[in-house]
Amino acid sequence: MASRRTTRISRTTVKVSSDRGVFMISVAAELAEMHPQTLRMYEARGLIEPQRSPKGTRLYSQEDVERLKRIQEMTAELGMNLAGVERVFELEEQLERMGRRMRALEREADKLRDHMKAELDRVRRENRA
Amino acid sequence: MASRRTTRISRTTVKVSSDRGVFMISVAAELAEMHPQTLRMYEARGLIEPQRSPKGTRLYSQEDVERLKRIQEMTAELGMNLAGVERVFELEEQLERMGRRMRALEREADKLRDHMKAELDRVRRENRA
DNA sequence: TTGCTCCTCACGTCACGTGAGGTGGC
DNA sequence: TTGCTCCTCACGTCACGTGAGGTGGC
Repeated sequence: MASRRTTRISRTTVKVSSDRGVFMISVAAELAEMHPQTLRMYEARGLIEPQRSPKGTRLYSQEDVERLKRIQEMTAELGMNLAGVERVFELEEQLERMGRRMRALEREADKLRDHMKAELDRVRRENRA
Repeated sequence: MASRRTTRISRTTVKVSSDRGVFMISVAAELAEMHPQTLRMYEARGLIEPQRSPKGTRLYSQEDVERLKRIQEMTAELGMNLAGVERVFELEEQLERMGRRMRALEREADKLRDHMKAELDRVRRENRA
């Protein structure tokens, strides 16, 4: 079972992807443990947007597969529906942005601290001279 | 219609609440535009926890009603299911906490800036003396 | 007594996942 | 030809909301 599956994955992956990590729908579905039709449905709902080959075949990146796995987690394990998944993605992006702003703010504070320390030292040296 | 409804609300509210903003289930349901049974269901799922009177009657605070309205928004307007609502509440709390930390950090940075400025001024004054 | 409360059980609806069926190009 | 791709349509299942039915205390 497992060996056959591995064989199919590698064969199909090699066949489709000139770049690494580009999968056609059957492979992406297998990696995310989903039905290919489910992936098409998610795309129709705007939850995922795989690239398309010139012929119109969907091409899923590694990132796409990760996203699929996250959806799988939310639907299968948490029992969420797709409207919820959509909203959670939005909130997670907001958290992401806020986290970045926070780290930037911390860096800024450090810089300020250093700058002020240097300035103080400079003035104190003038003091002694 | 509207007048009858208002009458019922005020009558029942007065009847039940010695404190302001404590509603029994029929009133809370009306305010949130939900079926009373739906409110009981939400409680069973852990989405809301109204107080209880000594006799076991549910007592909804103004905050509870706000929460109900938020649930109503997510389910009726966005089409989310309850698992999604639960998850969204978690993420919103996370955002809340992060926002608070951020504001604290900004205050801290301001304080640091002020402190350093004062210190610099002090050293500069020593410089002149 | 009326109208609320509490509870449990059951049914209708709707979203979602999956499969079938028919097409077309490596 | 085989096995994939694309698509649409349809069905089964399950969560949710709502109502019924029976209880008890202002």
